[in-house]
Amino acid sequence: METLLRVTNIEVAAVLYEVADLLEIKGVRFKPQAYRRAAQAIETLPEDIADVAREGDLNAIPGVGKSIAKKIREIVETGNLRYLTSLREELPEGVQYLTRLEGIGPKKAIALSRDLGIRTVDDLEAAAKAGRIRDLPGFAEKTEANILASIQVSRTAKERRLLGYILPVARDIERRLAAFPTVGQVSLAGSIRRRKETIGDVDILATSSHPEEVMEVFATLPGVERVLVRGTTKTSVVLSTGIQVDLRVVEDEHFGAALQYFTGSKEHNIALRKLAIARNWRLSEYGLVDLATGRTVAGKDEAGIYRALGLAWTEPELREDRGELEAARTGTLPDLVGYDAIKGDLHVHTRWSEGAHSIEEMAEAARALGYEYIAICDHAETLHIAHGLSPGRLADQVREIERINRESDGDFILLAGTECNIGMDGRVDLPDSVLADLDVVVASVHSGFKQSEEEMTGRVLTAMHNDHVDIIGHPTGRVLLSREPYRIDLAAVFDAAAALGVMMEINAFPGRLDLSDVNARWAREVGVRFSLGSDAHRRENLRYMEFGIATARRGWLSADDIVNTRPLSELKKLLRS
DNA sequence: GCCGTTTTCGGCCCGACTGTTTTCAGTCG
Repeated sequence: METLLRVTNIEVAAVLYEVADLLEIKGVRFKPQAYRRAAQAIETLPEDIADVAREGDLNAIPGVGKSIAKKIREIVETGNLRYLTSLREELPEGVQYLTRLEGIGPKKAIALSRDLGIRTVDDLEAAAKAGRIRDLPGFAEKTEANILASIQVSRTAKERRLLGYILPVARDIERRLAAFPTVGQVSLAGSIRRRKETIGDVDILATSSHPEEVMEVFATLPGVERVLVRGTTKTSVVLSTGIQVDLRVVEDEHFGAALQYFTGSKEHNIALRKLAIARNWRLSEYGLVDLATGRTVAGKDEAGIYRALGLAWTEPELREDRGELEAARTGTLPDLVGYDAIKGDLHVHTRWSEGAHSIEEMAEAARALGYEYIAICDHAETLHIAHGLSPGRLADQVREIERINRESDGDFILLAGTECNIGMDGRVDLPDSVLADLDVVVASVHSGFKQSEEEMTGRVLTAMHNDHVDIIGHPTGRVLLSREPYRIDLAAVFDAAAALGVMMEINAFPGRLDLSDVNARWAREVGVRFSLGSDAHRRENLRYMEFGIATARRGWLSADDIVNTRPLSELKKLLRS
């Protein structure tokens, strides 16, 4: 019975989010925020919510009280929530889809539905084109035109994108703005500054004594297709690639407060503002103001705001309201791994399997990044589509690596490795005698994603019990925006990893970032060590390491947690055989 | 509906921009 009905954390959160949306449309105050907070906590909860509902204490989850706990139990036990069903029935059909359009909120959606019988975006488009919307009270021609424009935008843009794809685009805009004479400071803000794995839109903050000139420059940058909003200090545009970019310009004295505010997350900011309110202060993008005296307490720099509130400055990657403010208050924030802390890449492919460049070309590129070593980890034989290496070809490759090392001046070392495949039964596709001759063995799952949780967990645990396996590659198999992680008991895997000294990879390839930030944090708490690998398939990909480091930082990891922050001599002691 | 370094009851973040309005409501982030 129980095993038939396995509700995931994401599914429970989705139900609560929808409740929040519908309550908001109804105009109910405060409850939407309560439901969203609970949903967010469940989404990032390491434990399985179904297990907590059955055996644990739901009320221990922040944001979950008596009422929401009861609803969670209903969802876990029945797969449904009657409260949600009745909310859906109460509201005109389709209203929640209309509010997803830019510029349409609860009030407009209800009016459109009630007065014109609009149920879908297609209905809405037809009504706007027929000029039937302009006659509704509170609507006019402009609104009608804007609705048509938002429908267009919703069809082309709006989907989230990979951090690795969008960060270079954002940095390019940042550089162009910084080059403009009347622009002072410029910074990325929002989720991109927090380095979230996927990004909805790009937020940029700048200072200038002539904000309107900057608005003009920004609105006419190359690649800008449409201007959504154009004010004196704030402009939003859509690029031809469909990416939305928001620019806000403030005065120098407000830069710190504005940067804090626009970096978010929203939940982090709300928590911060509550701390301000407790002192009879007000925190806004203009600064921290003492309400009793009207005096500005802080605002010019970001650290000053945290300091004034009795907090240590908190790295943007941590600002998700996942306990960072408590840690900032008590001086227990982690010493996050730095973006320059990595001494070598432990997951690199070459032309020998599916890569584009030779061993020497990859080595040269790695050296240029300042690395001391990299591990060449091409696929083994069973991964035919990736031209995996047979034991014989792998032996050739090892000899080639040894030759290159002999001929180099010794301040950069190539490690001989493999990314072998974990088969359906958990055995890897190279014999022990071959593995024993390698410096680094990464083992990864590349097939059979539909196995049951028990089978997949057993399979990975079997691989980990092979004494030669050093690292489990991309441990959940997810592909961002396209493939869910496979079902696996991560608690069991992490426990085994800590006990056996097997490392968990944080695969830095932009579409993977696997382990994720939340899972990495969980694994760290259990005592797991990590290996960062770019999974580079060509030399330019070595730079993907940055996104792996970002994920590690979002997972509260410090340099000590990551083996390839260490010099080669120390790394070798941590490899198994 | 949740929560407590002023509170177990009474609060719950704050301001810019737009469009439709004669002073503001709705929406967004």
